[in-house]
Amino acid sequence: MGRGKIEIKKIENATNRQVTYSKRRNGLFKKAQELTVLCDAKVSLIMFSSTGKFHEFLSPNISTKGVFDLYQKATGIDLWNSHYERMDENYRRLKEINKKLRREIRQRMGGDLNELNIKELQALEAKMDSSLLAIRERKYHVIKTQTDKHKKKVRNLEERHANLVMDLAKLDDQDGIVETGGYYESTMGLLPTGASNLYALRLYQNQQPPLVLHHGTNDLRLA
Amino acid sequence: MGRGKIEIKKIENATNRQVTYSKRRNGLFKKAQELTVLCDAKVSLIMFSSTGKFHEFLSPNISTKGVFDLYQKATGIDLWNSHYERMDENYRRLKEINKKLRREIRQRMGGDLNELNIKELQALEAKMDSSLLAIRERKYHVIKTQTDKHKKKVRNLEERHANLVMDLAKLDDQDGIVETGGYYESTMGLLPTGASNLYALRLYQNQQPPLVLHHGTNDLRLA
DNA sequence: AACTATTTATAAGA
DNA sequence: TTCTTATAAATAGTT
Repeated sequence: MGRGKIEIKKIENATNRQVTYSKRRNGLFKKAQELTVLCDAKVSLIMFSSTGKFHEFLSPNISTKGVFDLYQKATGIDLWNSHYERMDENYRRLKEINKKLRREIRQRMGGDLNELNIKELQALEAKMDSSLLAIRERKYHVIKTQTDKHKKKVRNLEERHANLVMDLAKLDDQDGIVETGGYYESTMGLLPTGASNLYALRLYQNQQPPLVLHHGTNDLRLA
Repeated sequence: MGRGKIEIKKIENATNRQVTYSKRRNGLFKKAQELTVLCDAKVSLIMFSSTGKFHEFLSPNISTKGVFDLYQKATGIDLWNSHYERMDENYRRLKEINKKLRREIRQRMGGDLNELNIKELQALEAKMDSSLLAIRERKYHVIKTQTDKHKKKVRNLEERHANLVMDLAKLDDQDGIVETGGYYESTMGLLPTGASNLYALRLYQNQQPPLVLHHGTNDLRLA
């Protein structure tokens, strides 16, 4: 159909080939379209030119995925299914395991027990017993560890406390000197007026009064 | 192109439609084939008639899978991936849940406890305690049920035993008569010689001797 | 499935 | 690419 008959073999001239491809592609699409309408058919026409350009025609009453699904049904050819089904297999397996795990938990929680006979119940009870033991042990361990930590902290605080008490005692011993000389001023002068007293008060409140309080001279001041 | 021009719309006459489908399908295939050869193109032509019949043309230099791979590359459309990925999403979710379930079981079994703090440990212990209680209760229930059943069975057997004993007592009472008359023969004659004794022995072995034994006359026979 | 009048597609040229 | 047009090819209606 043209000015001259042509032989059906690859067109060597690339430009010519491209032109023919374009013309015939349109022709093919038109025919496909007409077939779709005239015969109510589903048509998928996908083509790639020699240069890799992509074109497709698809009947409006279907999707490419739909065509593929029908294709698989029609041919029985697999294509992606091995992939897909392996995945599905794994999925089902996982779901099954999940179900069993849930069941086990439920039973360990005391549910669904009617499904078990005496032997299974006894086995479950024994497992639970030993598990409970482990949990208790762990709990005690944790508590003990924390308690030890606290003890250490307390001991540490007591030590620091004792040191402070000693320091204070020294200071109190020096009070006489301070009142007649300049030492007090030189050591405590950096604090605002009355701050030294407040400092001491805060340190000892809620604690056993340090020994120094019973030494006489300062009773009033630290009361 | 034919005896008359036709309008491009669905052919209502089914036979006509089928004929046209057949003719034009061949035309399309021929054109596809020519395009493949002339232009060195890759063509996939898949079609389904209105009656669902499947036909395809595929360039010899490619596979259907190859066409779809190229299609996906060319269009960027995923086709199956949305499906696939939704599945994968579910799969991952399930896997995660599974992991958590396993962890919970492990902890309920007394493992992986270092991950828990005191409060969590105490909560776990409490849960385990109540679960264990439920399991014990269920176990006792099952045992009780079975025990009751056994008791009933035993009572039933005892009853049957008592009846047999009574029957035997009656027989023993008739022994005198039997030895002078035909009654013994008529009731026990169906058993082989000595069988009646063995029968009685087997019935009473491992059990408290029936009262009848102390009635005198038969002591020797049943000793 | 074959025939054939006619329509349609398209090769070559512009 | 698109248009033109002579001609090849496809096919609608018929047998």
